[in-house]
Amino acid sequence: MELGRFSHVVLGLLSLGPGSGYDLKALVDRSTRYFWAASYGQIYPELRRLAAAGLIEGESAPTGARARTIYRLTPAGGRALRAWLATPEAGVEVRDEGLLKLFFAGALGTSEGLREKVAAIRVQFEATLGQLRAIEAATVVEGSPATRLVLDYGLTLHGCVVRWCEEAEARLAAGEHSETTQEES
Amino acid sequence: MELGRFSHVVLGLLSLGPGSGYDLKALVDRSTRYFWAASYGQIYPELRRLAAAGLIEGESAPTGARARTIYRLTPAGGRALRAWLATPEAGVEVRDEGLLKLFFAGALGTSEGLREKVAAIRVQFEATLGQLRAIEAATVVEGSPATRLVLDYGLTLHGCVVRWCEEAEARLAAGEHSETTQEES
DNA sequence: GACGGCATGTAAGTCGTTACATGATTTG
DNA sequence: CAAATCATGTAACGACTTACATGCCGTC
Repeated sequence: MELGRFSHVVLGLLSLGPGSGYDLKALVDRSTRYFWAASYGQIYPELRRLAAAGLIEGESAPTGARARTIYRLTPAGGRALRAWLATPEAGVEVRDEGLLKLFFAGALGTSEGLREKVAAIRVQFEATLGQLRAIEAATVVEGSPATRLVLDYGLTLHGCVVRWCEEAEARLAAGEHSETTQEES
Repeated sequence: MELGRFSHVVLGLLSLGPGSGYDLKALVDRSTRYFWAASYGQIYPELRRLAAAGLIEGESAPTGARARTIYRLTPAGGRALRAWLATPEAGVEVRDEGLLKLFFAGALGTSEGLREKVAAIRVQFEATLGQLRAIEAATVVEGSPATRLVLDYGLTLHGCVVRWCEEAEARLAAGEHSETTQEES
């Protein structure tokens, strides 16, 4: 059986603890979604495929009459996860509409347009930064070293973007947009 | 006619100057690809759609017997581009396999595994940073304020990630992985 | 005349989102 | 008892990549 990129996300999530498809979706939405989103349309079919392949196993655990299946990693699933973790190749794909708009903002003709697009990027990253801080506050004790490290990464990076935007906005407002030579290292 | 997200990329690229599908692909590969990639399989069909919609127009400009079509924005295309630029909504989507591996690296059991994953991220961002610096060196004079701003964004951000990785690696090597309380602001 | 770059395209397949459909349980 | 949340799923669509196919041009 061929494992897709998303298969490893499910294996990884289940390595943090057993859960239902619904649980996984909720977990994704407050963790990996910032660097790897997932929808129900992916999760449920993937759980079935992985169970059929013997990498995870589901146990029926209904709440009253409400059907519910809790999945957990099998030993084979754990091996598959660690094998994937051991491979070094890693790609980053980004689709950033805000940067795209900034990149093409010259078509607006005004330097005011540039500043607005930078501000839009800042507002968006400030919002995400706020979400990450809320997650941080809710995670003070729990969380593995790995997940805390990734949260720290997110906080640092979003902070960097916000700071860059503030500085760029200040420069643009000061009208220095024609000759900004880099002076620092 | 419905414009997809990619339509605006093509309109934007053509707003920087006319070009063939081949030219656009080459331009994407040294500019927007870091935040919005594109393949021939998207570009050529999209050029036809936009031409059919009257937002761009193609002019046959063969090189000898080699067919070649140069596209340029029409006034309607320019309006469509500016209308899109004026909308503030902007989303960011990221698929980062390196962060995913770091996030799940707890399954490796060793703190050594964590450091390796951070190092892998650093190596990758250093490589991209090198590419961005090469683009910067090749762009000293040309380039609009907007495109230079985006390049600066990329240089700053990738620098931030590399620095974060270096610090995280140092912390992990020092064995501080169990109790790292944030002390700074 | 071989190789690398120019130039255009298509077909198949993967990946992923959105919207829909259904129904149980808990909480205010 | 209404609304939010829990819980599972599918169908249709759109987005994007990969691999393939073709052939000209310039240069070494």
